Amino acid sequence: MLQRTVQHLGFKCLGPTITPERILRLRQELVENEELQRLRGILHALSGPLRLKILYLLHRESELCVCDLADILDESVSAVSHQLRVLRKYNLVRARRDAKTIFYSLNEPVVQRYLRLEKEAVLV
Amino acid sequence: MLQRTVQHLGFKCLGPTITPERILRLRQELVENEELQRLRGILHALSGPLRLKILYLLHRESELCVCDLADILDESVSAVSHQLRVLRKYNLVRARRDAKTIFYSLNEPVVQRYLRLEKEAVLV
DNA sequence: GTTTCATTTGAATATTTTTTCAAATGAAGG
DNA sequence: CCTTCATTTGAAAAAATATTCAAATGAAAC
Repeated sequence: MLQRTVQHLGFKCLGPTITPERILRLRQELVENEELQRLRGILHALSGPLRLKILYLLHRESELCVCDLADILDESVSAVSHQLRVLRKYNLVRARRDAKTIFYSLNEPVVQRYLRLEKEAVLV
Repeated sequence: MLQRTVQHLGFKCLGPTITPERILRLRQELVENEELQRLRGILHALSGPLRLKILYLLHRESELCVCDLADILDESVSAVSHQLRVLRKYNLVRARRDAKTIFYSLNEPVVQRYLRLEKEAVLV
């Protein structure tokens, strides 16, 4: 019964630790903070299993074409291409055309900004 | 027909840019580098839309209980709890019990190590 | 002990993301 | 131009992840 009153008031539990005003304020911050949304996109792009491997390989090789990546990763060219598109969307890689082949490389400044972990031997 | 030969040899395209030896070497690096796997897990934990919001809120409030988080995020308590479990798994948050309530807070060192973006006003 | 209530858990469902497959594009060489 | 072939694209299938719902746990108050 108390439970029902509480739910009617819109709270998930009897005694919220913070004030309703604070709740509203934080909700608003969440909506307004578009940088958070962008960060979530980049983190997501970085965290895809295939994508992180691609970044690692480009870190090691400096330039690789799509089919080389597919060979190394033992994935279809199409799957790699789809993932490269995501990486491109967030400016994490660059593309350069040489005849029929397209070479991809890291967009170092961007990657380093969001993945400054080289010192900890992750991308080494 | 050439295509077929190439595929028989196990390559995705006619002229791999790098040598087969290099391909094998890179494949091996990928397998051996378990730090990469761990990083992928943490990035994934950070990038979940609910989870990143939770981290943001804990950054702003320093301590919040599960139902406060659910209230602010307008999600079920259960959904929040499930996501907190992921954050706990990677040591991104800490839990403290006070009577019936469990308060969560950021594990600052870990979060900062992987999300050193405060300076760029993301978590501010 | 029994009840209360915040939280957790597990399994089922819903949703999102990846991967595959077939077809399209587009630059280069003939 | 016509062919070749690396790459991209779009839609369908497969896989992973998130969310819900109902039930369980567990600490504290009674």
